[in-house]
Amino acid sequence: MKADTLRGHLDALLLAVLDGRKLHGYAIIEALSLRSDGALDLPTGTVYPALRRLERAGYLASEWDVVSGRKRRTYRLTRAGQQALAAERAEWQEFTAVIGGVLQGGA
Amino acid sequence: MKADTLRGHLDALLLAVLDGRKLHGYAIIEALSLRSDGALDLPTGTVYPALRRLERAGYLASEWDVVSGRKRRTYRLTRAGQQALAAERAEWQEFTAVIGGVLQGGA
DNA sequence: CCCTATAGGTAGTGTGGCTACATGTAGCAA
DNA sequence: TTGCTACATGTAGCCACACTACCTATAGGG
Repeated sequence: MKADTLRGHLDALLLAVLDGRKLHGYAIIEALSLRSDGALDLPTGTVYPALRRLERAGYLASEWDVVSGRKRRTYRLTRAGQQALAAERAEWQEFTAVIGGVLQGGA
Repeated sequence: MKADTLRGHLDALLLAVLDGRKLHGYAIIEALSLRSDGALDLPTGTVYPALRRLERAGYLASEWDVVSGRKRRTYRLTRAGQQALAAERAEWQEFTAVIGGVLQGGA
C-alpha cells in the first residue's frame, strides 16, 4: 500500500485496535499487522507519537507495568475514546461512500 | 468530512472524474461536488496545482479553448492516465479492505 | 559475546492539501 | 456606473502529520 494513504486514518486504526482490550505500543503494532494480514507494518516512530497524542487528547489512558523485566506502557480506551472511535467509524463509512462513489462514476 | 482525509486519494478522484470525458478545471470541481452529493467542495488552490502535477506526470493532457469570452484549459486522460486510474482503483479497493477490516475488528 | 526480538522513545524531514491572495471576463441589478 | 455574483485560472506560503533515522535498554539463544 502506497505510503501516506494512511494519513488521516491512523487515529481510527489505533482506537479500533484498542476496542475492548488493553495493549501496549509494541503489541498494537503487531495486532495491526495481524488484523491486516501483514499489509500494515507501522514504524514505531509513527505509532508511539500518535499514542501520546491520543492520550493528550483524552482518548487513551496509559499505565506502566513490568513483564519479565521489560517496561510496558499499556493503553486503554477512555469513555471519550469510545465515542471518538464511534465517530471515526461513522466518518470512515462516509469517506468510503463518497470517494468510492466518485471512483465508480456515480451520480 | 474531516480535512486531510483526502490526502493520497486526490489524484484518483481527478482521474476518475475525467474518465471518458473532457473537462476544464472549474467544471471538474463542480462535477466532483455533483457526484458526491455536495460532500466534496474542493478549493481551486487544491485542484489547479494537482491538475498541473498530473499533466507533468503524463497522466493528463490539456488544451486551451475560449467559450463566451472566457479562457478554459480543458483536460483529458492520456493512455498513461487511463492505466494510472486503473491502478488507483485497485489501490483503493485494497486500501478500503485493509482499513475497513481493522475498523470492524477483523482477523 | 553478539545478535535478535522485545520495548519505548525523540529529532528532523518532506509531502501535499489547505488558506489566502491575485487576476480577469460576463452579466445582472440597483 | 457602480457593484455584486458566477465563471475561470492561477501562485505563495503554511502546517499537520506520517515518515526516516536514530538512540536506549533488557532477555534469551547461538
